[in-house]
Amino acid sequence: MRSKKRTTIYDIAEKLNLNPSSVSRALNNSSSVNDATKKLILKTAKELNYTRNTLASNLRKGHSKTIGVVVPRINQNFFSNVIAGIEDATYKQGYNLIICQSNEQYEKEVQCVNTLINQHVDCIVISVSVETTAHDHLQNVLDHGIQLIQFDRVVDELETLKVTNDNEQSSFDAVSHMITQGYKRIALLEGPQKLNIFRQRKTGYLRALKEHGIAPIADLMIENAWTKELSAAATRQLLSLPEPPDAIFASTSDFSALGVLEVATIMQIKVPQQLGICGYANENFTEITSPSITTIDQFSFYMGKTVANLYFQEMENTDTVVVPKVISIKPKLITRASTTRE
Amino acid sequence: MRSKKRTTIYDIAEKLNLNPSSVSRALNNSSSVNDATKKLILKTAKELNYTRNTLASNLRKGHSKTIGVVVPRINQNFFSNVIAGIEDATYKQGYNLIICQSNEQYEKEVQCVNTLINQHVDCIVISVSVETTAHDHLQNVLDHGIQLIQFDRVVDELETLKVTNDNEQSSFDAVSHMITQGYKRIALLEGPQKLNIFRQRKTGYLRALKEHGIAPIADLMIENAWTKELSAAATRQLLSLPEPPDAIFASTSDFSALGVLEVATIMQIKVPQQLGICGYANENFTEITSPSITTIDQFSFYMGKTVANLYFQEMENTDTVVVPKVISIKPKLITRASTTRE
DNA sequence: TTGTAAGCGTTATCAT
DNA sequence: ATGATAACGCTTACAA
Repeated sequence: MRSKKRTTIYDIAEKLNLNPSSVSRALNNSSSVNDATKKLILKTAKELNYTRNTLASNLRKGHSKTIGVVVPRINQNFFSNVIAGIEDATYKQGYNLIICQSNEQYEKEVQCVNTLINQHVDCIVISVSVETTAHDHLQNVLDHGIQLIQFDRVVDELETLKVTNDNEQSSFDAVSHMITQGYKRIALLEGPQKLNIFRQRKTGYLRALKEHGIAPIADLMIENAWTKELSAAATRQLLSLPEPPDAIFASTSDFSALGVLEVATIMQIKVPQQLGICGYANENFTEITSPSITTIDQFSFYMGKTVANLYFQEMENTDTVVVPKVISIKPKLITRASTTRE
Repeated sequence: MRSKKRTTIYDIAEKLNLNPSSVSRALNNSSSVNDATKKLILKTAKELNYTRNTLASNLRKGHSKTIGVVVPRINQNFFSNVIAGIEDATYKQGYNLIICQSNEQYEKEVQCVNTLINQHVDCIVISVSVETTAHDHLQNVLDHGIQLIQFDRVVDELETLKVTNDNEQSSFDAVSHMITQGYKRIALLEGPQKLNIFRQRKTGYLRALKEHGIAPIADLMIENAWTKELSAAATRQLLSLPEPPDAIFASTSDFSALGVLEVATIMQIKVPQQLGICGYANENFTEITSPSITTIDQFSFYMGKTVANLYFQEMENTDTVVVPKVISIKPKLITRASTTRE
């Protein structure tokens, strides 16, 4: 079964007493081929159940019409939405996607990237793992003349195309909103500060405090609270302080916010009256918790489309000079019950 | 930048005054090559930043070491988990994944499949769209000598490798559980009956009623309630019946169950006392709604791994005879507050 | 408009 | 152990 030989342009040519090149031309809808013969070729191609061998075609043409995508986890809402967005845009252009996941591990990320280089993909789209600090593997992509686009979690030092969220601004907006709602002691759950996105979110938090004349308090900023469990633990710690916070900004994710909410519920602390909660990412469940959780929408699907379109634009750009280009998407604060005091 | 020529085995051969074939052998770790020269070749390969052109290699070898995956939607928990599972298993074997989404449209599904055939993938893994009734495109895969594995939503008539959930049994279990909890008038929200999985779930529902001596009531079975919105509408309809149901089995998804819950909450109907609710798929939010929602776990990640391993097994099977093989995974009922009456 | 032939980068099969 | 050469299937100058 599996070894059945597939029809090639030679088979078609032979059957029609034509030259393979004519068949190729017809199949590529070249203008310089007789309409009658073209029809004939197309007809017999269909009869013989011919499908082009893209491998051969791409080898000859020197590109693969394939984009490689590396994300920490495929089955995370944000990433799968971005991928869906990329797929949506690239599909229309006849491009294929090769998806890899790093599982948040640096080693696997390197491996993924190398595989994609081997595959001679035309472009690699990546959001780095939480472990990633070195970036030789990304430089390597560039060295192979492969287009590199970073998104969301990007390595700042590397001059590549980038699509990011304006994390600082959205973080600033969220905290400002909470201050406006009358919260005075706002705690921050931070993600690993290795990652630029988490640094930015912290910066936004600090800037909001500053602009409202509130002094940051070290005890209220908890490092590495980036999972639901870690956040729950952090929350217990925060709420047992002599002067506990009256709001918590779970800047890492909605899962963290959920951890906060669960602990608050167990401790019978009223949200939003006694404690305000804000998450990040607009996961679908934030709408249906009680109370619903204020969060930040990152427009993930749109982000994916933007990444893809950025690539196509860059392709069309015939200049040999590579212009570093960064697109920043402004996330949107979604205010819900968990921070609405009246 | 982009057009930079990449190092080939010729470049290495030239530099070392060797024959390309020797280089190839060394790079493939062939035993019939001098250890010293092998070392030398590997060293200069690294120096010249060589990476194998998989396109050429695969063309020569006659396969692509690539598996194509077609799903209705990438960004749905169930599917992204399955994909993650497939990726996890195939990655270790040096395989790549090409992901496509049909967006639940038949036309796009056909297009996806054809692209994958063009790509000369070694295997196509598919879960068909809700629109799919014809299956010429799948037959076509077989005709090209490409391995085809269906999962979850499968076309029964087509004899291929399959990995399915035992939908009927899990559905039976869910309804039996509800009956045990004292629910007497259990309504069913059905998915499109074109899809085998939804037919099976209905069958399981009917069998459970029968075994417990309950006669099915036509008014309590609502067709095509397979989104949150449709389910909400269906729920309003059901609850306004002269004799409304005392439980609703949202057999299509947890999103449907959510629709039910929201309407019940609005109508101030107490769950689970006045109305029991059961969903399907164990989406992460089912745990955190109030009340939490009873649902069915499909072991999606494991399902993906199973699909991948099925392929590898089949590969090793050197018999020319193709043995149709179907693996059924037994889902697990997760009972939660929404159906727990005491 | 069609045919000829070279080449994309590998690998497999010879021969040396 | 290494070299020469053909072939995988397609595209594209160039020639006719």
